[in-house]
Amino acid sequence: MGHSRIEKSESHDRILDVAVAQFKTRGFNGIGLAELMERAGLTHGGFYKHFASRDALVVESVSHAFAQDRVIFSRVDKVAGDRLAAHIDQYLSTAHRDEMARGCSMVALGAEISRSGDDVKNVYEEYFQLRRDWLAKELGGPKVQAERHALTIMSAMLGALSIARAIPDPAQSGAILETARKEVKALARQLRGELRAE
Amino acid sequence: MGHSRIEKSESHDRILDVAVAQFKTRGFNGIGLAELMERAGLTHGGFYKHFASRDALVVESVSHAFAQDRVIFSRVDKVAGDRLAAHIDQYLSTAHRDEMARGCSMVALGAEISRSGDDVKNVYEEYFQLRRDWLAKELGGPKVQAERHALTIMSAMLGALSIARAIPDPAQSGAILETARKEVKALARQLRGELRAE
DNA sequence: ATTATCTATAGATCTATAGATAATGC
DNA sequence: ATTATCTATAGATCTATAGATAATGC
Repeated sequence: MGHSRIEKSESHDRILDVAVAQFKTRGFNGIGLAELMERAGLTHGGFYKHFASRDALVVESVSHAFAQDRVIFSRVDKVAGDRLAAHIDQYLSTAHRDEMARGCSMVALGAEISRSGDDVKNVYEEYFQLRRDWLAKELGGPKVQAERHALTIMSAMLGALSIARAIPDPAQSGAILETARKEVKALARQLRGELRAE
Repeated sequence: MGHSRIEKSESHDRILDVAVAQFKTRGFNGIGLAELMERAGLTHGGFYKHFASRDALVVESVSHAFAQDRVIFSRVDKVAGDRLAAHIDQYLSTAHRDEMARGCSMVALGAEISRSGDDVKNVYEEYFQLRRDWLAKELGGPKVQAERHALTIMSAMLGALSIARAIPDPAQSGAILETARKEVKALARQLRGELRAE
């Protein structure tokens, strides 16, 4: 029985890690508190010493999910060469398709967030802007136009990943991702050219 | 108490209509059988004379959802003028954003379908191909390239709608849709030009 | 003394089934 | 006689709470 404040904080983080992974793979209603706490190595009784309600866990989990996304996403800045192309290749990979628990929260939780309150949606929007602004910066050129083109590229990426995950045959789904990688990279090159020309 | 075979078939369809609308707005686990049957004007006891299990209802509902999508989607062929532009304007409208129950099932149910079995995913794929092939036909040019470009346009449309639904402020969400409409139509014009040139 | 976690359980809800009721359809 | 639907309920699961237990931290 862990009892120190440090251990409680570790338990809290462990519950959030489990919740994020489970909510992303099974949806907000896809797991009960008993199984969730068991996966975090605890019993269900202690849950309410960590969260005011199940709903409070959902809200905190969405924040936690996007905080994780930020960490993963920030790695792309360390890539040498064409960061934008590297990002597209990674986002539209079969590895990303198959790892829903660690993958993009905008795709995994998008539909659930649509049904949620503004507290949850605000977290989504903040991350959306971060991503769009990064894409716009990579595209270069005048800010307003760059942001518009960034939205297009981002939408195409989210949409293609969403489609690939719902196609039954992994080979066919992989072919869709491959096509999307080529198409989106070509689109990015072309929009970048347009923006540089202005 | 309705008892004829015709009335049973009507009840069955009513249950499916309710299930599709509820699953799309609240997710597969967002509603129980009692509320569902009540919304269909029945009591919960009769459910199992219509479906072998809750799971069987989910599978049948996904088929029903995409059958409805087909009917709505087919209307675009009656549009005079630029059918592709009309389709993009309609898909990326605020009306579509706000009507999840009657809107695109690929977006509303995509994440849930990712988590489902191949029986459900096959229904999704069939509808995906129908949509992609229609887009490719509208783009014109060599089939293989047209299908690749169609995937890009379709991905951008699904992604933009998904983003717009998760943005809290309706005005900001509307601005995103407006940008996406312009961008995707411009992209369609350009890809069509490329294909015609080949 | 305080508190992080555990065991136990209340009360609501959910899926599924059993048997009754009131129509249809031969 | 058959059957579409209803009422009633069993059994599982889910959220939330109460009180016990065994550590920490003053």
